Amino acid sequence: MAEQKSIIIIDDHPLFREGLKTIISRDDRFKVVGEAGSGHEGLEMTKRLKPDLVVVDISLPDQSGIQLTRDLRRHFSETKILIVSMHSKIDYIAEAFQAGATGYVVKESASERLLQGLKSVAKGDYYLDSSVSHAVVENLMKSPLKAAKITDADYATLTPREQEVMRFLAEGLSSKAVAEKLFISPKTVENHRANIMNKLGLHSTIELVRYAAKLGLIDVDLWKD
Amino acid sequence: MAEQKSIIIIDDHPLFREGLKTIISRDDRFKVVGEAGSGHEGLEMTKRLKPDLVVVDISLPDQSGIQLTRDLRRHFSETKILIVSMHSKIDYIAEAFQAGATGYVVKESASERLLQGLKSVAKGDYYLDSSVSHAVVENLMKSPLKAAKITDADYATLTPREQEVMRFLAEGLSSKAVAEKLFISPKTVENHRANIMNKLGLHSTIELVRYAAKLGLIDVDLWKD
DNA sequence: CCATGGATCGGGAAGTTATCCCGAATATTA
DNA sequence: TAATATTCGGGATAACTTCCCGATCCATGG
Repeated sequence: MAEQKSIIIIDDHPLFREGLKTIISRDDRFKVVGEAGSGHEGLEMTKRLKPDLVVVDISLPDQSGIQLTRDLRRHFSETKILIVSMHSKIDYIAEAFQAGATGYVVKESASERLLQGLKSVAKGDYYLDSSVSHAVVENLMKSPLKAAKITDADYATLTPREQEVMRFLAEGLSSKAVAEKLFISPKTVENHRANIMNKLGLHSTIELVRYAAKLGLIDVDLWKD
Repeated sequence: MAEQKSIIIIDDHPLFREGLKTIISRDDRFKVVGEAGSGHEGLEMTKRLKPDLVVVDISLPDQSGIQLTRDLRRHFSETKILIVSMHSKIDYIAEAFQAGATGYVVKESASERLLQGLKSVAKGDYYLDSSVSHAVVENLMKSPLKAAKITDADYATLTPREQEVMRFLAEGLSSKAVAEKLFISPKTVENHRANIMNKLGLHSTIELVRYAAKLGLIDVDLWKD
């Protein structure tokens, strides 16, 4: 860790850049090797200087810092990116990390935070400063995984009757209940259901409900009241 | 920062505890004031010593570190929790943060990481070390949403275990899947489920899901994407 | 006309899951 | 320590799922 990490600052406010530089220079493990006032300029400079880190303001005159992050990420995957933003809203944060940022610090934070963030990011760790509430992070962590991509193309392959059955099932009716509604045997409904699941690649009732929700077949917002 | 932060280490392997202690003592901003070899012991010690930080191994003999995190969080909301884990799988990480952890470090990481994590966590920042791939974080960040408040009289009558089971069920896991997650028999899960349904007056899986959606236990908006 | 194929309807059998009722082993609390 | 609550799981039966099968109807094209 004797070596200094090179940093480029990309922000359109010179004063703010100056502030960042001052803060960063407090830690001799970092060295600001360049500054840019726009996304384009920043991209050029990154190409030329190949810095270890880039500090990017989320709002730039010519393009968003998010977009710049994506570009940087694509062309210089080794360069770590720390987003500096005035927003602590979840949308921005989520977008930033999706775009490939490794850290996120809000402008209102203490200077300590910035250095902390730089240190973490320099190591390749993810960093998110504390102005972000626990609730937000908790929520971010709530999405499990699995994709199971769903196209309504598949739904279109269902026969009319199958679609009809599916709507009832999606509303939470049991096979028996659907059968009564349609004046057919529960057995038939179950067969329809099996065919539906097969065609759509589903494996449980709840997946069926989610699928239906995605297609707008049912309105899950109604559940909340 | 003149004051030292007090730390308790909760891990069932004395050797590993020793290692942690050595690493932590390298930084004089931290002081290990206690060690525990089990969740229960750790909880007691925390009650007694009120440390600033608790370092928790994710796998403990008597209960999971996740569960311990929840308990600690509930009783000592000021105490920050850093999870140390041998797993870098997304499930564990997400669970840890949901449970209320503020940091997550894998055991294979360099000692630097631990200190880095402690420093961040001590400030209240969230920390997640770099053995976690970018893809994982990107995945975690895929869900923007709002806070969830659980305020329901009936839901409160559920035992902690029942609530835990309910959350999994609401996410669409089968009894068997929940059983595997909790390392108990599917039979037990089914009994829990039956009790839950009874207490809440529900009669089908989908009603349970709707109930959970209403409480904000799950976010159905996620289904739409 | 009638063969073809899709859609709808249902049965049978085997496997899986739910339901209800019970008891045992631990906490927790009085 | 006694009483209570919680967690865990077994057993028996009912219910549901799954897979495979066949019957009917109906539109289409040879």
